Amino acid sequence: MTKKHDIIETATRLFAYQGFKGTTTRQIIVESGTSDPLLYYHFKSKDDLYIQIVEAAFNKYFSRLESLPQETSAEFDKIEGLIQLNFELVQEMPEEIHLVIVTCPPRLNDPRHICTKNIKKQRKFLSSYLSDCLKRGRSSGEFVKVPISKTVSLIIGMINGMLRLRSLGLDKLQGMDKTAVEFCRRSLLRT
Amino acid sequence: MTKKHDIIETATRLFAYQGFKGTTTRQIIVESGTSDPLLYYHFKSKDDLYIQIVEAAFNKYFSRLESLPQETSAEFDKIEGLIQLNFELVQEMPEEIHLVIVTCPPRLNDPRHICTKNIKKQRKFLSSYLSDCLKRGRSSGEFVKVPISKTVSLIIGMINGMLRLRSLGLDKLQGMDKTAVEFCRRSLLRT
Amino acid sequence: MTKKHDIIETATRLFAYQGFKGTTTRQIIVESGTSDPLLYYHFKSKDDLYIQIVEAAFNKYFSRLESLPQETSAEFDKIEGLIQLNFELVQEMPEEIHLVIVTCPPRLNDPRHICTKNIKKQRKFLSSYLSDCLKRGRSSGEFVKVPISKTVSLIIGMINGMLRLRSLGLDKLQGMDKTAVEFCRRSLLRT
Amino acid sequence: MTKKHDIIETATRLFAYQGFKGTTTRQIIVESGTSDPLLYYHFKSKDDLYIQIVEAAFNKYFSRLESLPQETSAEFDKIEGLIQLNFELVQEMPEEIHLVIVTCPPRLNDPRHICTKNIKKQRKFLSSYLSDCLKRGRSSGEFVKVPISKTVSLIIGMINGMLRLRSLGLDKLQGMDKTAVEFCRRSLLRT
DNA sequence: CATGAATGAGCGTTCATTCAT
DNA sequence: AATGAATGAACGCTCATTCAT
Repeated sequence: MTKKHDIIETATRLFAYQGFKGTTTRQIIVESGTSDPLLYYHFKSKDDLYIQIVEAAFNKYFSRLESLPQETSAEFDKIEGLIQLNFELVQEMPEEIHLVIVTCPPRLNDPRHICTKNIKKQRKFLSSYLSDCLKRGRSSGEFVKVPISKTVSLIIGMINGMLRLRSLGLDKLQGMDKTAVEFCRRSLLRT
Repeated sequence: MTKKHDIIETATRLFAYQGFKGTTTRQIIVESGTSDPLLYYHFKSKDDLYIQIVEAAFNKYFSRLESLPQETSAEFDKIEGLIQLNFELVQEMPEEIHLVIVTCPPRLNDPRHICTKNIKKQRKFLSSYLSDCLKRGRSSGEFVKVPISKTVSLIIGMINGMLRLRSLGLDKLQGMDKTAVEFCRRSLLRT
Repeated sequence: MTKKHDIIETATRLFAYQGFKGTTTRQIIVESGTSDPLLYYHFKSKDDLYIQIVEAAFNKYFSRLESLPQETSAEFDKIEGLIQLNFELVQEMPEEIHLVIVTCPPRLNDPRHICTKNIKKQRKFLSSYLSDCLKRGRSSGEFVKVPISKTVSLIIGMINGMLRLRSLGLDKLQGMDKTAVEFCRRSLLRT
Repeated sequence: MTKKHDIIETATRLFAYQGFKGTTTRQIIVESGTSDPLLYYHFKSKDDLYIQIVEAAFNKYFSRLESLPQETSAEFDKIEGLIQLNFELVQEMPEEIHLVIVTCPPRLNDPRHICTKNIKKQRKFLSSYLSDCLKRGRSSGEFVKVPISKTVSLIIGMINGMLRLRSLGLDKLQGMDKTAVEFCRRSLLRT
């Protein structure tokens, strides 16, 4: 059981920084201190190992997303919460996020791949969450008049982009979450 | 000469959608209708082929960046121009951009790799361009008071994220460039 | 374990009669009834396989050389023993000797190659053994006055040449060892 | 014509020091400053190039052998002449001799290969030359009673071995020809 | 003679994976 | 749960060789 965990841990790290094809089972085995047959005792295949890791990562991510508030005094609190949550997650599970960023893109052509499914699920969740938030805020007069779906897409893109830069080590500034929140606040809130 | 071009074209597409390690030389050869030795006649190695493609893609990208205006009536025009240029580029060279998004991340650990060098070069250019723009706009009173470097990082992240979503086919909405421009305008311009 | 031995045996034979470059790993694999990955499971590379074979051959040879007598009633007995030992060895380990004769020469340019090291070691051993023997025999009056180092070189060359012809199948006469011994005896012994 | 010569010269050197299989046409072409098609304009194949070189080398060797005296005042003069001739040849055509030593052995299994044919021809010549010489010298009382064919084989082996050591750079002593001559003289001549 | 472009076949090697123990 | 030995298929790459110009 402990060895299985070692394999997962090692594989996560290697997949994240070298990609799926760029990581050999040999490397996983050596660096996790196990043996070939043991890997295949615990996992059906290299692909199976990868899938289990990705699924676990997304589940962890989704369970946090689901803890986002559905009712808030001000609608913008939701946006603020969403931005902050994502910045927290990059720090909490950096390897898992790196893994998704690096290894999912080449798989998005296959609509039945776990990566595709989960990324669509994520997008769907964020879309409906933000969409609902913007609609309410707009009709209550809290927000300025913005095109809903496009603004949703923009916010998702913005979060996505900032997370990516952080994860890849291309942006190491502190307090970027606050900056992002203020940037959005100025753009969205009625004055 | 035409065959060399065939190889480059095929390799660009395959690298972009399957990753570097996920693409075999055999596949490039078959799909480009050439032969193994010919690939190695024109390119020193699979890596060399990849590098030449990446370098060409970045050069194309940089030559467009350098055409951005240095002097504008309003500072925000620069931001607008930058956003629009990037959206144009995703349409002009979708495979090259996909290639960079998919294949560069696992290489960023190596500071001497072309991917790393070019991405740093890109970041440097955008940073100084936006930094300069924000400083001027802020002191002229065109922009609200924002923290320069963090806002720069945010705008880069935003552009980056939106381009990524478009390139991966996760965002197909029309007019996103305008939405992004307006979003920034509201957030940055003094009213 | 038995398969590893099969590989070594087959490789020895093939290297000996076709040379190193003239033997492909495929050939070794097919003729030894194994598989590609198994060869690389037991040996790091084709070169490693070759090196292990050469080293084993030389060790076998040296262990026999070391059993040569250091003290004899007549000094010429040593020369006789040396000649006979070498003729015995061509019969005992014909493939190993063939291997050395065929595959070592192109490697002698590299002073750090095992072939070079072992051949120098062999030469050093024979030189000191014969040199010592000739000196003693000359001063005791058993031998005629001959130039030591040149005569040593000549005897080594003679043994070397006869072994080579035997090994290459260019000389199949029986009793050549005796003939060589008598030839040397007449030339060296005082009458 | 000059380029053809360049190719031959380069190929001789490379074949001699790296073996036939160890030398690529590419290497010959680059080091001789020519081009692929030119090599195949002048020679039918890599094998053809090799064969022409070997044949030329043997012809050069044989033409010298044939200049050996058939009638001498003392029979031993022939042996002395033969030994000296061979030592001269190692200095005159070191690369050609190296070539034969290094590249012929793996081909001796094929009885129709030029190497085999020429080496047999060489052996036949030396055998009959020495055999005749020993017979005459023995019956004239110049030589002691030695077994003819075995002694012939021994002398050939001795010459062969000394030449090989010189050619491979394992023996660099000056005056070895004289030493060999004296060694044989003491062994063969009646006192 | 000279050159750039092209190839079928095969090279040494490694991949993910499985077997018997 | 763990290991040493084994494998089919494919990897990136290079071989000697040929073509049209």
